[in-house]
Order: sequence, then C-alpha cells, then structure tokens
Amino acid sequence: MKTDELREKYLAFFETKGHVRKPSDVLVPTWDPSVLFTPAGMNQFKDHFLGKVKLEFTRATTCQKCLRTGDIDNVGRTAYHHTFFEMLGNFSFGDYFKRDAIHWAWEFLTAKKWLGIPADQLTVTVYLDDDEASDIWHKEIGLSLDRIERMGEDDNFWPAGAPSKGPDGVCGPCSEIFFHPKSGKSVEIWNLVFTQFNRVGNPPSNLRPLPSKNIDTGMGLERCASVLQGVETNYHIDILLPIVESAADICSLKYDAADDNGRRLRRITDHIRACAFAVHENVNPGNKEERYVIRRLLRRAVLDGRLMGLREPFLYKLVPAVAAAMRTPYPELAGTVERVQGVIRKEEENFFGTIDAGLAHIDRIFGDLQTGGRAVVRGEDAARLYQTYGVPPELFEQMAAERNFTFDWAGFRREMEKHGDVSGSDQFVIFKTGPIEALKKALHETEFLGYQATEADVEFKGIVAQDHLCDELTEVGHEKPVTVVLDRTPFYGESGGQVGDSGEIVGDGYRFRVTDTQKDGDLFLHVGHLVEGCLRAGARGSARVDRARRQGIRRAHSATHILHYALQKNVGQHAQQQGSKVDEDWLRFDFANLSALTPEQVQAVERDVKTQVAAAAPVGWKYVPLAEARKAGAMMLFGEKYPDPVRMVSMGEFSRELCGGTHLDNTGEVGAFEVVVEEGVAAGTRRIVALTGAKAEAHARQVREVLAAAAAQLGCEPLDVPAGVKSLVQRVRELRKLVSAGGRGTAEELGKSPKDTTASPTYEHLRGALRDAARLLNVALFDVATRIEGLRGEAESLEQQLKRLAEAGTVSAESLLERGETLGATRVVVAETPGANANLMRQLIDQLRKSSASVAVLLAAAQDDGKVTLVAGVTKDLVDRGVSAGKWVGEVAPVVGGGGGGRADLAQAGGKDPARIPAALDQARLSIRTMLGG
RNA sequence: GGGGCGGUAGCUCAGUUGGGAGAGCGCUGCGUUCGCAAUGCAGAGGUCGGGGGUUCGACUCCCCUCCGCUCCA
Repeated sequence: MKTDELREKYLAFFETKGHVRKPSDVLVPTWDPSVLFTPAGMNQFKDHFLGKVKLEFTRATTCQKCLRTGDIDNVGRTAYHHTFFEMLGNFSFGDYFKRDAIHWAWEFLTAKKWLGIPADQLTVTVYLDDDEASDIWHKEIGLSLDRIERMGEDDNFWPAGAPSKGPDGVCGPCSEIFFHPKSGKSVEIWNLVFTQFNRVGNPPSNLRPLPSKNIDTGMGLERCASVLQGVETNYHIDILLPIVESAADICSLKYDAADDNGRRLRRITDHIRACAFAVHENVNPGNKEERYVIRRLLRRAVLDGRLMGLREPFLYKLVPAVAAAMRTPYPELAGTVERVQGVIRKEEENFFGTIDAGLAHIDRIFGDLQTGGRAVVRGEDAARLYQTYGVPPELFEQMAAERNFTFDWAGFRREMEKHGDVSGSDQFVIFKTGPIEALKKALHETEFLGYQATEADVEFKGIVAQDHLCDELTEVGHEKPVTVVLDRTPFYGESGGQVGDSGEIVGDGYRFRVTDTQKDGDLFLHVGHLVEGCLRAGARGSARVDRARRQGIRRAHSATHILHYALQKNVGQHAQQQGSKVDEDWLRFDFANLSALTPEQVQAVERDVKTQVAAAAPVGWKYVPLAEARKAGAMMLFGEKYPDPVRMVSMGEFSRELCGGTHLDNTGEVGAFEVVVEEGVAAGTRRIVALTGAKAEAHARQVREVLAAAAAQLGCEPLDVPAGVKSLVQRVRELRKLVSAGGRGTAEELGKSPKDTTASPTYEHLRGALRDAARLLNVALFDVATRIEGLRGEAESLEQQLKRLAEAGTVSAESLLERGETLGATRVVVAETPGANANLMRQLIDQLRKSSASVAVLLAAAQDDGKVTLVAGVTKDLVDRGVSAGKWVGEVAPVVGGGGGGRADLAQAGGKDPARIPAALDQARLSIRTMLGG
C-alpha cells in the first residue's frame, strides 16, 4: 500500500466514525511559545483538551507533520528514527473514550476494507493497573491474555513517567499496538493515549480523575507504511526511497543500505525533508531557537556530504525531490521550491566557508600535537573549536585519522556537557498554569467589538495583580502593571503584527488606564494601572480606546497592505511578507528578496503607494470561507494557519489580504507616507520601515529643518550640502594629517565646489541631499547638522594647533644641539619646545639622534589643553650602557604631576602642571647626570 | 535566554606590563621590458565597530552598546 493511500485511508476511516478531518498544523507553531516545533498530532488541540476554547467539534482526525530532535543521533542508524515525520491521529475531546478508541484502532488495522493486517501479527501493551483497557482488548476484541503485556509508567504512560516524576497536569495511561513481521523485530505502530487524570503533586494519590476524559492517539505514518510495504526500514518506503536515491545520485554514489554512506544518505534524506518544510514556512536557518535547530540539521546533512567527498553545495538540489515525494498531501511545497533552494544553498555556502576557516585552527592544533609529541586530539580542544568556530568534531576526527592521531570522543562529550550546563536550560512546559489560564478556562473568550466601535460598556471578569487573581484593586499608583479581563472589549489585542490598543476604562469611582492590550488565545488582556479610586471584579464601566492612537495604527496598517501590493508590483511576486509590525503611524515590513532594493525601486514603491493613497480607494472587509478567499486571490502566507472562515480585507481592486487588523475606511486617510529605512535583516529577507500620517509629515519637516541648518553651517544652498560636507571632511582630514606630522607642510584651502543649479528643489531632492550628507558623515539622518558643527569646531582647533606648531617649527634641531651640554662623550639636550606636540618632539629627537653618535634628549612642552607633554630619547650606545629613556622620563614626570614610560630608546610622559616645566627640566638634567655618571 | 570568539587599510590578517598604527595581496605612478607575465622604486589608502570610564597617555584595561560568527537550550 502506498503511503499516500495509507494517509488518506486513515483520515477517511475516522471521518466515517464522526471525526472532523483537520489539516496539519504548521511545523513551526509561532502561536505556541512552549514548543519550537510541532512535536505531535495533539499539539494543535492543546486548548481543546483543556476546555479552554469553545468546542465546535468533539472528534477530530489529522495527519500532522512533526519535528523532534530528541533522537537526532539515531537518525539514519536505525530503521525508524526521524527528526521530520508525519503522525496520524484521532482525538476525542470529552467525547468517546477507551472502548471506541480501542475498537476503532482494531477495526482500522485488521478490516479487509482498511489495512487488513492479519490479527495474529499484532500484540498490545497496557499500563500496569489499567484493567479497563486490558478488559476491552481481552473480552471485547478477543485478544488472548498472552498477547496483552502490562508495562510500567515509563513505557505506558503519557507523559512518560508522569505519576512519579511529573510534570503536573493532564496525563494518562496508554496502550500501544505492536506489529510482528514474519521475520525481524516487532514494531510499535500506534499509541492510544487515554488522558483521564490531572496530576497534582507527588505520589501517593496524586492522580485526580478528570471530569472530561480525552483520547489522543498517534500512528507514525512512515513506520506503518514500512510495515505495510514490507520494507526493512522507513527510509525504503515509497515517499522516502526516491529522496535517498536522489541524494545518492547527487553524491555520485550507488545507494547501499548496509554501508556507512547508506547511513549518511538516509540522514541527509531526513534532514532535507525537515529543512525544506521549515524553510517553506519561512523559518530560515539562523542562530536562535527554531532557526538554529534548522541550521544544525542542515549542517549535519552538509557535513555528511562533505565526509563523502563533496566540496560544493549539493543539498539544495534535493528540494525538488522532496516536493515531488510530498506533493499529494502538501501541494503547496511545489510553489516555493526556488526560494527554499536559494535559502538552503546560501546556508550551505556559508557552512563550507565556516569549515574552511576552521581548518586553519585544526592545522594549528595538529602542529602543537606534533611538537608536543602527543597522539591524541584532546576533547577539550575539539570542544572549544566546535563551540567557538563550529568545526564539526566528525570532520576533526577524520582529519586526525588521516594524520594518525586519535580523537578523544569521551573528553569531547564531557566538555560539551559542561557547556550545556553553563548555558543553562529552561524546563519544558507542556501545559501552562496560572491565573490567566484559569480565566481562559472559565471565560474561553472576550467578545471583540473593535472593528465597529472604540467605546463600549463592559464588565470586569477578572483582575490579575502580582500574578494572582484578585477581587478588588485599591492601590493607586502601583508600579507593576495589572491585567484586567473584560466580557467584551473595543480594545485590539496585539496580534498579526499590530500593536495593542491603549486607552482607559472608567466607571463609578475608578479610572483604569490601559497602556497595552495583549491576546492569549481568544482572551483579551488589558494591561495598565489604576489611576483613581477602587476597582472590583464584576464592576461595570465604559472602555474607551485612545482614538487618535488607534487612527494612527489604522493608517499604518492599511499602508502596510498598500506597501505589500506595491512591492509585489515593483519587485516581484516573490516579495512576500515575512513579518510585520504596525504601530501608531509607524510600520515595519519584512519581505522576501535576495538583495537590497535599488533607490529607484524604493522610489517606485513609494510612488505607487502614494498613487493608491491619492486614489482614495474604499477599504472593506468581510468573513468568507477560506476556499472562497483563495479563489478571490487573497494574499496567503506560508507558515500561517488560517481559521475558516477568514476575515478578508480589500482595498479597491488592487489588494486582498487575510487580516484581523483594524483598517481605514478609505486609503486616502493614510495621508502622508514615507519610507525611512530599507535594510537587510537576514539572508533573503529585506526590511522596510515607513511612516504615515502625522509622523511622516513631521519627518519631512525635520528633513527640511536639518538640511537648512546644515546649509547655514556650511554657508551654502541646501542642495550643495553634500558637496560642502565632502570638502569639509577632506579639509579636516588634511589638517589632522598635518598636525600629526608636526606641522610640516601646508593645508589646502577649503575648496569651493560648483553650485547645484536645480531650480525650486522638490522634497525628494532635499531628502536625497540630506541622505547623501549623512552617508558621507556616517551619522544618522538627523545628526547631520550636529556633526557638521563638530567638524567645524575640530577644524578650527586644528588650525590653532597648526599655528602654534608653526611657531615651534622655528626651533631647529641644530639650535637645540647647540644649547645642550656635553657630559663625557654624550651630548645632553634638555629643553622646552613651546608649541610642539608629541609628534613634532619625536621628530626633533629623531633628527638629534641622527646628528650625533651619542645623544640624550628630553623635550617638554605645554599643550593647549593645560597639560604637559614630555618626550625623551637616547641613542643606541646609551641604551647598551643601561641608560633608559623610559626610566629618565619616569623620574621627571612626577615633577609636573604625571607619570610616564615607554621603550628604552624613546619614551613619552605627561603631566598636569605646566608651571613646573622649569623645575622638571632641572630634574631632567640631574637625572641624566646620575644615569650617565653611574 | 545563556556561553565562547571576533570587528584594525579595498581584501586576508599581525599588533607581546598601556607609550611612535603595521605586513602580505590589491590599487596608483615611475622604471627595467618591443609588449605581457615578472620585477625594482615611490605613493595613496585608517574616526583601530560606536559611546562612556580609568590614565599624563588607550588599538591595548574596565563598563555599556551595535554588528558578525559559533555552540547550548
């Protein structure tokens, strides 16, 4: 039986038993913060199990794509381990229980019409004391007792070991069904979980019966398919073998299941499936959370390829094979093959780069081993290399083997464990508990009125302060925000990228200021502070959204849709939304595109947005069935799970998006619109930040003001600011060079650049000029004027210094030498060189040292910041005699209130007291006499 | 969320108790050569990621911050 057929039969079978067939949830459920990936079929029904949502059905069946990394090391080695796999399941939310679950499982497995597995090839297990399940299997199904095994909590309880070890919460015994092939080991193919307890604390008597019992079953699709197809490993079933063989082909190998490369090819097959699906959902490889897991999977697969001799990206070539193998259940994969390939290829290239960089480090370690005469690569070194530079240990080991070194795997693992401890870890939470959860359970949802109204009469259903439900709130001016839940609300809760509303709720004797509104499931959480009076649960009041802010948010959100449209039109169909944030007259929009937009593209996008705004197209929304929305060509995002029916927002004829946000009535209300940033955020993703309405206008005003200020500073026309900046920067650069060269040379005059002759510049011209200037100065747009002021100040001060240096420049090396005295064979020069900076003094000393065989020089000068600089130098013969310029200057500096040091032949010091320079020079003469004499 | 490493010339990087910002490649010019490769000489190119602090003095030490790489969860 084909895998596609098995999948379909399962779902169809449970439909005949009154189950609703639901689509697979996404692989990366961003709605569920407790997991990175969907780990099991039941994940999308968590809230159903807990009765936290209104149940529109009590029986469901799914085929869920899952990803687990717990057994990652076994992937490819064993017949049945995967990271990515599909899980068939049927679920009961307080509806049927053990009897139906067991009967149906048996019927589906054994009935000719369905799978038709011979009954004598099946056995089951039940939990130790689960007589109920055992009786059903024995008395009703007719299984003999020797084919019903009783197992402990580690095998037949969910979560494993829950009764004694926890966690607290919903749990229950389970019953597993095993298939026994004619030859070979038996295989578990189906797990029926009977969630009937709530665990509270430690044993004994910590398992409380649940009032509403649930069924949660899971059948591994690949595993069951391999049983039905009679193949020895999951990787040989009809939807996996083509990928394995395709991988072998790309590696120019013949697939041999038994050898090392066979194992590698199976691993590559598993990992590319996981990566292709994740990237399809726009979860690209990265260094955080689920993105990191994808990176790691991808790199393990690439490493396998490298160990098989590949030196070029290859994994991306498998994406079409994955899409082909999975096309029946997931036809949408075909639509993104190109993008997915691009992302994977890029990541492969990066990783090959990382490996190359790591090879240098490996060589160094081999060198050390050689010189140290050791033969074992220390685990510590390998772990450090892996943790810091990502050098895979397998690669390290292989290279070591080529050089006859052995590799300390035990030490490596020990170090990695240590690293894991240091990095800390969070406890995996399956079901959250707390006051919010309790409210959710009691209320299920808050009625949302915000599409029609910004004000409504409401009742307080819950008040949560300090993480506790309370009946009343009396403290005004409390620091930590309080969360309140209402029966209905006009406040929009943060979701779909749109920020939550703020405003206030007022009533008899109280005023509650709402600073933010969040959403937990369908429950709206109003976060804020009591500013007046006393608030009681059950109180009534009037909830009023801050309308001006809401209007700004509406402008930004509608503009986001228009922007999305304009991007698709000007950049391409692939420029799909990757994420967005909508705030008051401010929006951030990430979209798929491999390279930066050209300024022309940005302009075209901006122009098209403005055109649509000017057209004042009507904005409308309605709830439509998902299928209808799809037919109408509404924008659908990958990796997004849509409810059915969906809310479709339309603007004129040009934009249809599925969106829960609040929008304008008419695109004309957007008013001003301006893109302020276009930048990259991740490989293949660009970001646009834009402003609307009041903020866009204010921005434009500020552009004009800052540019005008800059022009005034430079004494030029606004459009000439970039040219003026360029020459100012050039001038400062030259002055700096002159000063550090000790003032020798001349600075060019500030050049006059040709005037821009554009008559009556438009705003775009002015903005362009300011942007150019900001880029030249390497500062933020609005810091241009300030920066110019700073540069002008610096230029002035540099000119001053140059003037002083010019004076000092009259002091020649010769005259200094003349003013010196002779001690033995050495000419000693100790002098003040007014106006000289450290560089000039060094130059003078160099000249003096060249002019005579044996010289000791110490120069001092007051600096214009009120400090003193001392520089001393001696010729090599004196250094050889033990004279040290560093020591010399160190003895002198304290006289002017400083310290110093340096090399033996040249040293530098400073001080804070210019008036003491004469005393310091006296000390200098004294010191050098001692040093030369002694 | 946490751990490690890094950010110095266009590129690859060096810079040792804090005391004159360097190398190689590339670039420009001038030679040698019929010309090219090659080579000799000369030269340009740096806010040492950004901000603050300690100090007479910071690429160097401390704090903060941004960015990149990498590992753990």
